Amino acid sequence: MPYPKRLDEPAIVTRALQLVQKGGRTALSMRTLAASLQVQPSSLYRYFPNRTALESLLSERAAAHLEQRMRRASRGKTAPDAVRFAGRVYTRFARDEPAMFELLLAPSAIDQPRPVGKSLWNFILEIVKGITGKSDDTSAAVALWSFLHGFAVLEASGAFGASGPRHGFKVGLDALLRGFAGERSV
Amino acid sequence: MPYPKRLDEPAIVTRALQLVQKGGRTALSMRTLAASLQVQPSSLYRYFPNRTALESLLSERAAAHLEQRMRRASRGKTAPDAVRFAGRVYTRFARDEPAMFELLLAPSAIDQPRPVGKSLWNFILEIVKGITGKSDDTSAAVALWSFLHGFAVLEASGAFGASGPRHGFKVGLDALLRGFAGERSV
DNA sequence: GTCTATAGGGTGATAGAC
DNA sequence: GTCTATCACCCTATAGAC
Repeated sequence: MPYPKRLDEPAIVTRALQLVQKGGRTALSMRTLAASLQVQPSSLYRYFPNRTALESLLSERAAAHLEQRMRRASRGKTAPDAVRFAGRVYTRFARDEPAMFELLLAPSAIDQPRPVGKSLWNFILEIVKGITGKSDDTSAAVALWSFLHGFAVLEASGAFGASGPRHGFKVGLDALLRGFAGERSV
Repeated sequence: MPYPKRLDEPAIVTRALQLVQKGGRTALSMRTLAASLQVQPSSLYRYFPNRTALESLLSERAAAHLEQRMRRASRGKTAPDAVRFAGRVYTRFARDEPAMFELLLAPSAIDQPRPVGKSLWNFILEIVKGITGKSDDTSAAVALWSFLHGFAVLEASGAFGASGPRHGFKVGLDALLRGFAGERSV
């Protein structure tokens, strides 16, 4: 074998994620990725038909990563606290890993047969169930996810300015929790 | 004059917005813009020092556009309806003009001395005031904007899937409105 | 499985003529 | 104020040798 094997899919994906984390989404190209793996760009095409295919895997990994953190944060908590802690993790993720957060809804992600957020969506349904008692309360899940995602995006992009918006997070989340709980008796 | 004047700043910005609306953000480059104006790329640099400067103006225009629509939709309504109608406009804007909506929080926008959303932010404070009675209720404004923005982004990116999330919008918004109103008595 | 070489496209920006 | 010409990058992807 004149050319020994130097790559495998998981290693490539891992390295790609590192590049994105360090330099943002634009820091990732087949060229930079190959260089970082000390390999020629063309070698990557043995593992992915094109760049888009690679990005889909990145989205999946990012979503899985976030979901795992949320699950950990909410484990063993009361229902409202499970929502609160998971929510904090969601927004902290956007703040601490902005590039990876951006990957979550990357265009390539949503065109997938199975949308990236599927398992994350199920987790949201789970913690919402703890509040409303309903086992498939899509409306409440949509509302909660919307709030979390919007706060995360706006905060991460600096739209709230220097003024600390933290209290707005609590205000909104509490209002939603009360609203969801109230539904039960309606 | 061998070369008569063929450009001015507003016309360039307008055309740039049209390109973005038609083909998304990536459809805009100094080259495509110049071609669309039947001019050489280098001519544009008489009006903008670089591409980023142009994009800042685009963000401003997009924000102004959206704000104007929201103001129109909420005029003459009761306080809760003002929020509801303005909210619908926000999410409809994201759905109907995704590229322009993306411009709102474009990276170049937030690094500006005066953040793009400033006047839009003030409008949100206005309609929130109608609910809470407080004249500078930043917490409620943050919560409301987060919810609207998150719903808009997630819906526009297809994260909710085929299932109609419309009812989730009402559920969340009503919960927030009740929460804000309830604060008054606390 | 990785390599070299290359096709074929894109981009922002500047100097200097007219 | 617009032009031509050009610099100096960037990128995805493929063919075929080893």
